[in-house]
Amino acid sequence: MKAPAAQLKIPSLGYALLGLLQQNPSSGYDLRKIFSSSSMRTYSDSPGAIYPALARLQKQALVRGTIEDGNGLRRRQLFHITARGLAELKKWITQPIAPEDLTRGFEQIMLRFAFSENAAGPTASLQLLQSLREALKVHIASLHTEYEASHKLMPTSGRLAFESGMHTTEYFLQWTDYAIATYEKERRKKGKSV
Amino acid sequence: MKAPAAQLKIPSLGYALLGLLQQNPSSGYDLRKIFSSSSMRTYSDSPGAIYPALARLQKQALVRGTIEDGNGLRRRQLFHITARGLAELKKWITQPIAPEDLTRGFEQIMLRFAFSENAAGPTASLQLLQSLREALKVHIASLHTEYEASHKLMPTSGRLAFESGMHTTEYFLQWTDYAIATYEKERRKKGKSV
DNA sequence: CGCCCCATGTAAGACGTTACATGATTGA
DNA sequence: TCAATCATGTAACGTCTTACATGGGGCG
Repeated sequence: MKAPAAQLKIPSLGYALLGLLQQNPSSGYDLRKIFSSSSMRTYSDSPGAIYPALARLQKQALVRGTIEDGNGLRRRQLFHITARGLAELKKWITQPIAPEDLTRGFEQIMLRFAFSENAAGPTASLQLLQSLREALKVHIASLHTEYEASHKLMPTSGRLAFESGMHTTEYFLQWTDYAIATYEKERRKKGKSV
Repeated sequence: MKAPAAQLKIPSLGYALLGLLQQNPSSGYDLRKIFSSSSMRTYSDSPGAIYPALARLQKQALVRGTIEDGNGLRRRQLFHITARGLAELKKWITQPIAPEDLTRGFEQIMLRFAFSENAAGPTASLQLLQSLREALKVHIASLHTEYEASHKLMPTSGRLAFESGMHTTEYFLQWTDYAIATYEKERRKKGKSV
């Protein structure tokens, strides 16, 4: 009987690293370069964030670092994801979308979705989208309620800002439908051949 | 000659507090309630975040707390924004939008905009929108470049996630035009009467 | 030779999270 | 009287930021 292993909590950066390492084994430096490219700028590329984060993941046995041996260059540690790391990553990705997930921006959700196909398969991607769609509907309804209750008290800039958030969320819901359609089309094409 | 007062840096939560206190003097508890409403959930409503943040702002003389005296209830400290606090808030709001401001989500920008009218006047709101529009155009162009370079290498979910970010940003640009039009219409209505 | 890129790390400090603690007042 | 709400705080802990440190390799 294994120890129940006290539900480890991994910060957002940790999942980003796991997701990238699942795609390709990489060094800390490689990962930093990825984070400094514009689409991944939500995460810091500073060594003070990444190296300690990799060390934590290694201590939890979610990744393993191996020193690349001497092809002339300076020592360089390549990190691989472990089976446990992949399992944690999958667990994170396949959780249904909770209401709180929507309140702090969509970046985390999009990261989960972006990794979902490689890490958990297209069926998981589709399920994530469906869960997202339902959560968005509820969230949009509550935004409307709040808007009705308060929009008359706000200055123009406040009202416009609120509207921006509402419309962006509604747009995101539309995107979800498009993404679901894309996946279903793909499934029909490839069929059971996979 | 005053000491140059080493450019104070205020975390995002600090600006959110300043903005709310500029609208109404409030207690820590009041502010917590505001942060627990769905549209301000980006900020934590935990006492461990808010009370220390208020104490920091007070130490910097950006807010001043006064104990409401005994109308029966328990002591309750009402915080007001100071002249210095208002000046810092304005400075934050009226900065032009920098490219980095766009890389980590739009929440901060929207907060600046939401407060802009009350704290710095409609002209500042309009200027902020114009600065935002230009910054968005540049940002969208770089996203397109990145997309062209990499979309063929991504799995479907990665590509869809990227597209979502791109389209959301493009939609945000459209919103900016709408907001600018709204402000210009208002200006024409009220004219120079203000 | 000097400079920039590769590559990894550490140390101090700031900030937020989580959990705990306290106590008054209101209402069932 | 018991629970909920008002109201303010503190302590431990984890993580990120900022800045510094180190050193090899390639190139002009």
